[in-house]
Amino acid sequence: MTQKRSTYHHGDLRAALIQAADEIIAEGGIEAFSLRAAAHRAGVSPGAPAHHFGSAKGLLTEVAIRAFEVAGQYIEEVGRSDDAVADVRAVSLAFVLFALDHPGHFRLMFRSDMVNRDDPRYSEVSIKAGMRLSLAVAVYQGKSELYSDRFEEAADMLCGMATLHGLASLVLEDKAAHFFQSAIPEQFGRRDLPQVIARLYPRKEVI
Amino acid sequence: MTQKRSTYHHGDLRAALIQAADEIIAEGGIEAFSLRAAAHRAGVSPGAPAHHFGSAKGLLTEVAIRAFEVAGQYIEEVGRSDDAVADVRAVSLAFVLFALDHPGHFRLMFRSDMVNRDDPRYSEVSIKAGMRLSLAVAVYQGKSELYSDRFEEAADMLCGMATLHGLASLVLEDKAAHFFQSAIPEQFGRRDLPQVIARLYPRKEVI
DNA sequence: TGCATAATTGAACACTGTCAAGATAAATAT
DNA sequence: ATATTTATCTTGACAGTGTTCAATTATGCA
Repeated sequence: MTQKRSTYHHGDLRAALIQAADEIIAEGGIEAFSLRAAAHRAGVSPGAPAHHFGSAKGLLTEVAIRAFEVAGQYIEEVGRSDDAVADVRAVSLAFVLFALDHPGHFRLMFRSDMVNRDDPRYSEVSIKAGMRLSLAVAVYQGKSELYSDRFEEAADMLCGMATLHGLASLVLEDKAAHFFQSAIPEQFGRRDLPQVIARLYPRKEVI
Repeated sequence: MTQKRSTYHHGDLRAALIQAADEIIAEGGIEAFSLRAAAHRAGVSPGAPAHHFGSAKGLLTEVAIRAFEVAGQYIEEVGRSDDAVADVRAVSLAFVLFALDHPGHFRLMFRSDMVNRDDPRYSEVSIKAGMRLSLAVAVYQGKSELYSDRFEEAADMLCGMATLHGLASLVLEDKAAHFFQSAIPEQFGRRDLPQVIARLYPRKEVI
């Protein structure tokens, strides 16, 4: 990793820096990251990254883009059946599990102060991953198209996505446990997620 | 604000620093905050805050605590009727409106790297505000008690809170607009929130 | 009044991201 | 093959950050 290289030129510093930053965030979260630390890990001087990414935000944007791709894989890997309920459950679970498996990356992805949301590649990949999610929600909600021109359907989509986003956040930040204090013997954990999501689809409310 | 004081002792530097930090965050968001900037605004040297708060995290924790209190006021101010649906709608709207009115504070409140979540006062006030929210959700969901010992009810509570949290986040981060691109003539804004929340309670899903 | 204690300063330290000037290697042209 | 341009990386600097500590100043208490 940090071993000195013989050649003056690195070869593929750009990729090496992205990987270094990725590893740092995977190991120590966002707080562990610094541009200098990433440069050091890639075995290069502090000023080197500027040439490839312009700023720290530029480098982190690349890391976030890759994280979105991984999240997309999580969602894609759950087989698409002809059962809309099973699908939306599997996809939702995959999303939350991604957040738990990659907490540092998940937090980074939505930090607009660390990531260049204007970057077209970021927009593309984030929308793409979001579509995979929302498509399952849309199908479950009985829509054929993703973006309806009916306000009510758009609102339902927003609420559906909001629930998933909030669920991942709350579970990740350990804010979910206290709801279950008297409901389950052990501490709330990822094994309980399927049951929680099963309450979400179909959602039957009695009032 | 920044005018030099005559006396060596400030008088109530602790309160002044909290207010300074509060104002900075209100005006320029989290990014505008720095311990030194807050000290400067309170008309005091950079090392002074340490004596009162230990660290920057300590000062920001106070700001977050006050933000939770304000959020609690938002929620409390909406009159409690005997209509559970109207109540949970009003309370939910209040929560999202708080996020839109105080974006910097809202983001701070859930940033565990900037705030001391172990601080008992933080725990207390955050739980308290959360209870105001979840109580309305619980009543709407037909529960008398907040923390059920039934897994299903706890899961429903978690999902309900997750939806609100996610809704506030998405709207705040401008991620809600694109769901409505073809559904409403203008850009999605806070005036549309009541209608969105009206879709949330009661939630009727047809599948 | 004298003394202990609290509050604040000012300078220092180790960090951070960014930038410009120079050094080096690689690519390209002649 | 040689010369020149271009890309890449280093070095050193700058302004900024949070935190620490000895020294300074004011307050409260005996």
